[in-house]
Amino acid sequence: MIIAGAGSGKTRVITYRVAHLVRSGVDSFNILVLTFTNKAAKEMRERITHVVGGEAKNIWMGTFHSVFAKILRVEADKLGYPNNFTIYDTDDSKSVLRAILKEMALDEKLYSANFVYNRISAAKNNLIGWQEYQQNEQIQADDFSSGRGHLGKIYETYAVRCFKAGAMDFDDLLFKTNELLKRYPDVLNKYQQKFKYIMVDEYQDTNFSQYLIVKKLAAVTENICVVGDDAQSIYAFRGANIQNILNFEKDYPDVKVFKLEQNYRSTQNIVNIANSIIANNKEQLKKNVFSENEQGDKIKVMRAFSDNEEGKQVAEAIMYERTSKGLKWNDFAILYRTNAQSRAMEEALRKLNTPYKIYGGLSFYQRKEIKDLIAYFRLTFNPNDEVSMKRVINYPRRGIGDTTVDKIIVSADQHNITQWEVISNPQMYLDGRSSASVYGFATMIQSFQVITKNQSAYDAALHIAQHSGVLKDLYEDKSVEGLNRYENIQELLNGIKEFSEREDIEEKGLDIFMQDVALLTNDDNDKDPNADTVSLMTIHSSKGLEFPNVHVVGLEENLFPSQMSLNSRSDLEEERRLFYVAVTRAKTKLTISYATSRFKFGTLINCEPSRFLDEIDARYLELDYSARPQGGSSSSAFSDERQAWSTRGSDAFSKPKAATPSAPPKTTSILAKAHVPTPGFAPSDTAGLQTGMEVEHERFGFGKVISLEGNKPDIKATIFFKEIGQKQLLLKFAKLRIVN
DNA sequence: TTATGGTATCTTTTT
DNA sequence: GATACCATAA
Repeated sequence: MIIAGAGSGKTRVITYRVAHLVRSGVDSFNILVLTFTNKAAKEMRERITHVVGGEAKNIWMGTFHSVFAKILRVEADKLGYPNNFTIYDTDDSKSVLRAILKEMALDEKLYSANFVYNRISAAKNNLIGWQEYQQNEQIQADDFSSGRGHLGKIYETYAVRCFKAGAMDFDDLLFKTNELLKRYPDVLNKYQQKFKYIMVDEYQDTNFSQYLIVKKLAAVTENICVVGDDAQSIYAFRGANIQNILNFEKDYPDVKVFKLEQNYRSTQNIVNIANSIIANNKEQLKKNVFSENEQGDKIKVMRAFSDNEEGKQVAEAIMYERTSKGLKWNDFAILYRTNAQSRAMEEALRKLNTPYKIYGGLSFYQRKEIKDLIAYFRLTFNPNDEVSMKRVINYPRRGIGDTTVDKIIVSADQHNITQWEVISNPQMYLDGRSSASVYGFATMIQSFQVITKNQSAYDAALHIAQHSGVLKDLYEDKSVEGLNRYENIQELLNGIKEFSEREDIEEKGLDIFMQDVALLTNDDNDKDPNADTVSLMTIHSSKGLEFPNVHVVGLEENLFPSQMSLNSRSDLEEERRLFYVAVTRAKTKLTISYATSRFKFGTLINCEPSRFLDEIDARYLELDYSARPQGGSSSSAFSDERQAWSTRGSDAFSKPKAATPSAPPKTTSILAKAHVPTPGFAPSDTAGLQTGMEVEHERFGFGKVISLEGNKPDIKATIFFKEIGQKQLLLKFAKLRIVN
């Protein structure tokens, strides 16, 4: 076990251990390397390939989920699943749950799909099946006392539904692997013999389910090497348990523990600031992380008056740094707590023509149009897949509405047959009118099943895209979004084409392509991985990476730390570890920023600087408030607040919100109160609008038209509003009243 | 059955 | 700001 501080070379340890094993004659087929994220897996594979060459191909290397999905595909029949079982992603799971909750007619307040999903997920990650869930007195008592006595039943229904649909959710991939290894000792033995050398990266992030799989697999040879850093444990919300590191010493009495404390990545200032942050956590293993690199620049703190302004400052800073120091865009990263924050950053970067790339966020495979087409694929191989069936049975429109779908479900339940049996024999179970259209749908899917048997993945995919009507439906949508969707479908098809033309694999059917799709993320769809771009990502996905120049943005209360984490010390400490991860990504220069107001839920709210800022040892900081909004009059408007928070005591936990001076600069005011429209406000016909006219906008108030540009339906007006300033509006959307 | 417009609810973070 | 869900009309 290697307990290693940030930047001390954990990945390098694994890489070289693998290389060493291969060189000392260990069969590379006997090596298993497990990581948590696709990105980490990819990075690891590249590095190992770099060192050991072609042999790397034989090593089993991937995320927990992908590796065990692969094994489950082989052994599925033992658990009663088809080999081509569908993998439900979070959205799929929640839509199953929503359907169940609706059928059970439960109180939506108590049983939200989100809450139920998390509850079931937590149970599975602790290897509590629905039977145990229902029998466990403690759990039942908890559920009843919170008025959620039906959870056990919901869990059961959900599990049975997924099983019938031939589908596993993300947690099942681990849960069912455990079941497999427990019930079939011969299978366990097989994989124990295969995986004689096991390595796990980011061990602190394992949950109980993952922990037990690893423990079982390693039980015979006990040749296992894990690396981890308790200070970087940021997945407790997913069930990760720091105990697994502590248990390790008990499970393997012969264990050797190594500590790596020297940080080779960052400057002394950065390491010191990181240490000063993590020191605020009560629960931690003691480590003394140090750096012998140069001291480096102080850490810069920037402040903006809005999220957009923050984006602008960051974009300009990057632009400046790059030119003055001759860096590449690649050298920069912007890290944020939530995906939603990427928007303001993106806009600012675009304005300066800065190339950037967003990692994570809404994955390509989560887009509606992609999911639609993939649902056809899934249904073709697994017609029992309920989620996919509901998704496409009436898309594109073919006259099978909710009523008919409900009838199918009821009928299947009554006759105790699968929904697909009803769909493929509609004349037996449905009335005449709906049965005709359902019959058409069934024959179509069946024809797809034939096609996929004889044709390459690409030909089959193209056929389905065309004959399902998906391609046509999108083609006919001439809106900007429609065009975009059409292009995305093309992109998916191109991806499948590439897959069809690969020479390193034997089987190239669409079914093989489909096996991993649910586990793919954006990175796997990366066209040009070496492009010179600024990287944007959440802090979670930045773990394990490093950049010369890092911006951590949005250091505000209720955002970072997240509002959800303020209830318990342990949640808050996880946020702090997250901050620790963020700052330790930086090699030479670190900049932290926050805004005093920001859009949230579509409305503007005031923000208080994060408590984490107080915790940083001020010796390493350089406060820079020089970047101010244009028109901001004096610097004194800002220094008050800066003083207010930088001299604030450590009693931040109890400090009431009101204590922060709410300090909005009034003149350039996006903070201005919403305009109250004149009584009887009604938008005029703006067809005859001319430059110079006075208008009133429902929210922006009175203003004067400065210019008009563009053609007929897309005319854009630039209007100067008295209260708000200049704005550009599209006339077809804007509700304007012409005053004179 | 489909189209449309209103409203409620939402946001951590990843597989 | 976006989207899922609902009520209503066609």
